[in-house]
Amino acid sequence: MPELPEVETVVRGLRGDLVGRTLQSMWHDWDNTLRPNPAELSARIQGQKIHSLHRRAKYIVMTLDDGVLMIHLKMTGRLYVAKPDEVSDGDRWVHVKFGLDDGRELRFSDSRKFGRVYLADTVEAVTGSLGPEPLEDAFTADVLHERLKKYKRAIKGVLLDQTFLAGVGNIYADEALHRAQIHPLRTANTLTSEEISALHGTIRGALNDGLMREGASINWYRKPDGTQGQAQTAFTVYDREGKPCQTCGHPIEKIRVVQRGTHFCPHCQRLTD
DNA sequence: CCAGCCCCCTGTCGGC
DNA sequence: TGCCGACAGGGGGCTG
Repeated sequence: MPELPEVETVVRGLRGDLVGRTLQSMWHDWDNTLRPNPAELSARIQGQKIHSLHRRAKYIVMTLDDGVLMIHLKMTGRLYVAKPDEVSDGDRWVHVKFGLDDGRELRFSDSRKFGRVYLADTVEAVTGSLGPEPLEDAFTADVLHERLKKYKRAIKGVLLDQTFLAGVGNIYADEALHRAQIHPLRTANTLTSEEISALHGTIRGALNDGLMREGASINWYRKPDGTQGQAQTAFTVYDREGKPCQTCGHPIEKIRVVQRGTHFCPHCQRLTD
């Protein structure tokens, strides 16, 4: 559920607390959350300073003296800093904690246990090859056009593919397609130049709107300060099955595309190919 | 290369 | 009220 806007909001919220701090210890109660194994990870992070905090795709990336500590929130991950005796909302699902040199701790809460903490030499060692960052200047409509030519699959599935484009997930894919009036089952390489140009704008628009509202708290996502994001209040299709399309009034439908719940307006988003 | 499916997990919700 | 199955979904892995 945390996608680019949610992960970026978490990074922005934690940067002031984490950059310049040193990792002193680690506690965990779920081995599978950690890569590599807990003993090795714990030993290697001790005494390492956090030099920067940023985002690549849906990963939170901390650059250390030697290597990178990366966290993927997957569906239910929350990351926040607290004093050891401080009680927070997500505490009952905390599976990893890092002790900091200012006496506080970085907590990773994750009820579903899908989230992961990685220590690696490079970002690429964890992510493999990733597509472009949609909000960077280098991601132009021409780049999108060129990349789409290779995909003879449903456009919704292509947008979810992180090797195609980094950071878009189920929510913002639905929102971007609705804004561009493109049916989620349209074959990617049959989109017209006009449609691709529109989609380029709406991908960025949907992500930027999400970022401006500090992410979508449909259920699990919280900002590092524990409060909810507000992006869900501006959604036009996601989680709005049966409600009227804000453009034409037709009820929003929900179907499954590449095993994902997919929301769209059958009137505004026609299947023509 | 690609589509389809399973798996990892557990909280939440609808149906009976 | 309680029980149970379905569902939510990012991403890795496997098969056909």
